[in-house]
Amino acid sequence: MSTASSSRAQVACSHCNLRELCLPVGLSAEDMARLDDAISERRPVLRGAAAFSAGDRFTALFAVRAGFFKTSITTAEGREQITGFQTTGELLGMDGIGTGAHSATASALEDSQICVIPFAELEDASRQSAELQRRVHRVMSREIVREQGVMLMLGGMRAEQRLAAFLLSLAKRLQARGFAPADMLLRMSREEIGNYLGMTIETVSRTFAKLRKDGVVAVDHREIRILRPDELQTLASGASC
Amino acid sequence: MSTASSSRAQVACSHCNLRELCLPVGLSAEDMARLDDAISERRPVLRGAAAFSAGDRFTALFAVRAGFFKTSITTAEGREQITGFQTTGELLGMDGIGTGAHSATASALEDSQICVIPFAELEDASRQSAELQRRVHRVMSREIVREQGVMLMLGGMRAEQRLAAFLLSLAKRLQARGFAPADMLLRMSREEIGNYLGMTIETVSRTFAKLRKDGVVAVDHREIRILRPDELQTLASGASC
DNA sequence: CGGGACATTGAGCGAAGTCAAAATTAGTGG
DNA sequence: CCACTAATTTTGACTTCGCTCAATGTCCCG
Repeated sequence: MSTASSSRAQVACSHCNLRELCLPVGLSAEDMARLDDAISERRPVLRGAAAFSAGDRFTALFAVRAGFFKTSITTAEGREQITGFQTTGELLGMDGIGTGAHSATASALEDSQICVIPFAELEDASRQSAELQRRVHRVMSREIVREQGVMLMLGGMRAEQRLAAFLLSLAKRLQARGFAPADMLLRMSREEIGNYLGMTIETVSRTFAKLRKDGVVAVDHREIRILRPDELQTLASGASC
Repeated sequence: MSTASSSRAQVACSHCNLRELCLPVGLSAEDMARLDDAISERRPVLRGAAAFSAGDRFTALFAVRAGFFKTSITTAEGREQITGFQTTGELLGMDGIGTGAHSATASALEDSQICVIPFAELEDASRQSAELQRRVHRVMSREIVREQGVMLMLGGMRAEQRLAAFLLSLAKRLQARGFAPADMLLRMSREEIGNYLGMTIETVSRTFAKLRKDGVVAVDHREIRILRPDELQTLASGASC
């Protein structure tokens, strides 16, 4: 089937310009071929749509090929808690492996594109290759560590600290993707920032205002420019002392 | 070496009374043998001692064979954030896989015993067995989901909600281990509870007092009896409405 | 029996939440 | 392109939950 094979070729990790950022980082040619075999599809996700929703049966992981996502869980009472934001090269859906159904929802904050990685095939491939297996384990472990960082933030930081840490974390990830780390366009609303950081939208707004007044960042709606990165770092570390 | 082989026999998962609770749940005899080969050692950890510390090179996962642990991370400024409590049958150390070094510290809250699972051998074994491989993935995914639950708690719950949710979570885990879910002996101090839940020791104490006054739980130091589980559940869900 | 760790309780304060209104922006259709 | 509506954000005033500081109480263990 030439259609299928051309579809495969279209999405091959081995030719993807994200291969230095995504799952295949540093994989051998042979292992890369295995991964190419596992990955079946590239899929657009329009702004507001979900790559997967809580309760969906888990069948695949998703790599963000382009765009920006939020992942969130919802309580029985309907409260949403955003658990993370994901961008280019990052993996979504690991919450579903344990139970076979997703516990979280991943929604696109802008028109995005994802690569579908059927998990059964990824498991098969990673039984063939110790390197690929290790890579899968690493990605999952890093997610565990990332979430621990969020717990650290939610557990003990003040509003200003949280926002500072959040901006720095975003900047760092942008930088890793080759963007200027000082300039960024926030993809999420104030409400989403507040939800993620465990504070109200009003407090987010006021805290941005304070950072602006102090000359640490320039804020123009969703455009943020970090003017004094070291100062922001100090704030994030807990500069009350 | 008969010593070594008897040491192996001592710790064999296939004969462990925790096999229904721990990693080997439902493994075939063959896969169980693979796991037995991977697991090398049982090790005591005295109260206050660490199974591993932040910065330690990662070489193995640990299964709690008996006892109670806390895992915590520490900021550059020295603030500790407890990220979880682990008891019988639960796995420790997955934070280290991603970077090859532990980011967290796991300390025993009482004299405990852990099984050492060298990770390289576990990876080897799980390349042999799809079932074992799946089990490893599940355990890691469940840890991701567990942490998301903590984020939910820290992100939006009030003090009373947090404590109620915490007690219910403990009770549920005790129940899964065959204990009466209403009666429990807390292994951690008020300070550790407060740290985990993102509140001060005073607030923990006051919140316990309130729950006691309302007749929801009986509190005698570290002995807790849940008197009205459904009421506690309501509190945990956000009974402000 | 005394010292130290841990826990409880009280009083006052402050950071952030709530409620409310205004301002700004984005989106839509004529 | 512009007018109009809806959504988002900002700002202000007030309240409150939980933190801080401080004192007291209790248990454990030498």
